[in-house]
Amino acid sequence: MVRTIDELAKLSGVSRATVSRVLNNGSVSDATRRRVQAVVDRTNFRPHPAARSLASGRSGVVGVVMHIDSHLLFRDPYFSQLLQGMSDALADGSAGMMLWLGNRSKEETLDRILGIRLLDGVIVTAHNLDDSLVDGLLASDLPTVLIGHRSADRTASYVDVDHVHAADAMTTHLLESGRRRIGHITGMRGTVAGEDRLTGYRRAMHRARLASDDLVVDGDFNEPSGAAGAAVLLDHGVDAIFCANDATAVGALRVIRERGLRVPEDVALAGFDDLDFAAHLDPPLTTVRQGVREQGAQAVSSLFQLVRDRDGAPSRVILPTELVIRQSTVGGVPRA
Amino acid sequence: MVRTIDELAKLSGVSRATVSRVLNNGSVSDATRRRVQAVVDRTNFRPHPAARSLASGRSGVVGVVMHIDSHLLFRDPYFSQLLQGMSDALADGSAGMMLWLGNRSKEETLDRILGIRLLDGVIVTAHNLDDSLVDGLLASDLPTVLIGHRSADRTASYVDVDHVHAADAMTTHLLESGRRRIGHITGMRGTVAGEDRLTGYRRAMHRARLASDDLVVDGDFNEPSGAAGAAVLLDHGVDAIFCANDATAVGALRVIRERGLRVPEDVALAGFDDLDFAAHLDPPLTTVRQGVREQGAQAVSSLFQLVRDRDGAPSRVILPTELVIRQSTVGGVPRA
DNA sequence: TTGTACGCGTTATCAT
DNA sequence: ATGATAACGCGTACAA
Repeated sequence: MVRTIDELAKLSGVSRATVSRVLNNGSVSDATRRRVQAVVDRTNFRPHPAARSLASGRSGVVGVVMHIDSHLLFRDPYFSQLLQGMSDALADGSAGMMLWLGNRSKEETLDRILGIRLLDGVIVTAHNLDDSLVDGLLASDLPTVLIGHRSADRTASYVDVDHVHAADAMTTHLLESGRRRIGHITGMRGTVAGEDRLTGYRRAMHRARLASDDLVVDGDFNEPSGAAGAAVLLDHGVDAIFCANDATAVGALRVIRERGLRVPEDVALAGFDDLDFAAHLDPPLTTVRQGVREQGAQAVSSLFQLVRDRDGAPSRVILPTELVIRQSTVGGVPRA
Repeated sequence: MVRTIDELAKLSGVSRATVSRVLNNGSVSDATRRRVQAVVDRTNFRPHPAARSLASGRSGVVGVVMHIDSHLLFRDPYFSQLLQGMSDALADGSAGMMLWLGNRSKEETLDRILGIRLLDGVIVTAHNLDDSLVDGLLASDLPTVLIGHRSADRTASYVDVDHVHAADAMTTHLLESGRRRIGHITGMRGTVAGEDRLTGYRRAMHRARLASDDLVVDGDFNEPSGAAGAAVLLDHGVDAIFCANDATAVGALRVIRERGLRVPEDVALAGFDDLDFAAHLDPPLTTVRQGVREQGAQAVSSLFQLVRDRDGAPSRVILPTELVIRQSTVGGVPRA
């Protein structure tokens, strides 16, 4: 078994420097490149990552930080899909992924991540308006890409969607469908998504000169909060409920059903995310598609670029959203 | 900023070998140890992992391989909890975690994992009776711990539960509750859990001298298969349904409800896993608790031990399961 | 107990 | 285009 670049060099009849060049796309004559490459393939040689990392300063490993409470994490498929999107894109770039979940304090997590001087860069979920872990990573010299962002960020690279715009569009869709008393069950307050979607909803209602004060109830992105919120809103006599995400909508749907009301005839229902299950609800759920996997993939490619050009301009990517109108808000052929 | 062991040595007035000993619990006099440690703490010095790895051969990073189809992965909270259990335990041991999901072929994944000569060891989910990725890892010289196992394994270290025994116990519980026509919706065929739970069910039925031929329908561990399976079984006039896992039970519960039947009065319902939501179903679900997080944690500590003593005996851990009897199978006070 | 010196496998610099 | 050689930062025989 050929284990070092020196053995390989001997086998190919060149110096180890040349082998290194072949391995790293340095300038080598075509003839020798082919000869060396043949030996590399034949012996299935892989350079040792630690040695490579030590000498070059980069490792081909990126960190992914999802510091989310374990009760929230993975309860909402949003995070799973994000993880899969990143995992896919990283594999495509033949990079490895180190993962940190929220099982230690933010300080300790930050400490460890910065301690692993092995990382080429880091992708971190930044869903809260304020987050010391995110601040710490941005303050470090580790290339960092946020998923989500804080409006105060002026220098950070991030990937996000325009929650305000999307929520406005959804609310407008409900208005145009003839709904007037449109309730909103918010996401967790203090999160970008929660606050921005509320803002978009309010903006559309305000533009239509409709009051919304008694039509907003706080949720937390989870199903139970959807059920609780819907109960309150139904008592207030709403004819539509716009939930801050799909999981919340599932809870709302259950309560609407339990009260013997029909969707969409009596109450229109809308979500946000377009997770896999949304299309398979009964009735299929109108929602906002935000391409969660794509966000993960985009974060990865932004990070790759940032690693390649550390002094380049920060990349701020706003991915498009799409209104996905299904039967939970419109017409709805009555079932036989 | 102190970045190398040499600078630290100079600062402490000792050689770098002594600093290294302090860092790695070598034999040093108490006095110098204290003096050096003080400087280490004060400067918040961390040895460079790549250099350390290059010199010592170990890295403090373990691989976690969950090569599951993306449509299955994370749809069932089982995998999330497993991941969290491992993540927790690894953080406790101040080890890092590299994650591989199933986004490439098994061959390619195996190739990459073995290529990263950085790993101290791997934990791999081995839910299928046959799995070339698992075989490849076991055949390599990388310390490997399986979660789940194949009965043919004689030398591998693994963590698992006794599915046969647990399923037998659950079926017996249903029998003792007076049920006779007990249906079973299997897990995915070809998986250890699917096959073994079926075996346990059959064993109990056979012991009670009850036929079960027309009472078994194949599922795949997911909710839709629970709905489909329940529809078939109800047509066969069952008075109890034992589902291969909790997710399946949710689907079954929905269909039972839709038919206007009551749980447990008309049909008793049982699951397997005791995932978080099981206790909050209506009615609360009788199930088998298998401590998924604990399995993850145990796998980590088994791996740590294996890394420490590579030639030690393989550790095979069968974690206990617990029958959790809730109202979906017994009595059930009629609600007001 | 402590220090010296070498090795780990690679990349990068400087000649040629 | 290629080769010698010096880093990269740490662990560890071996010597003292």
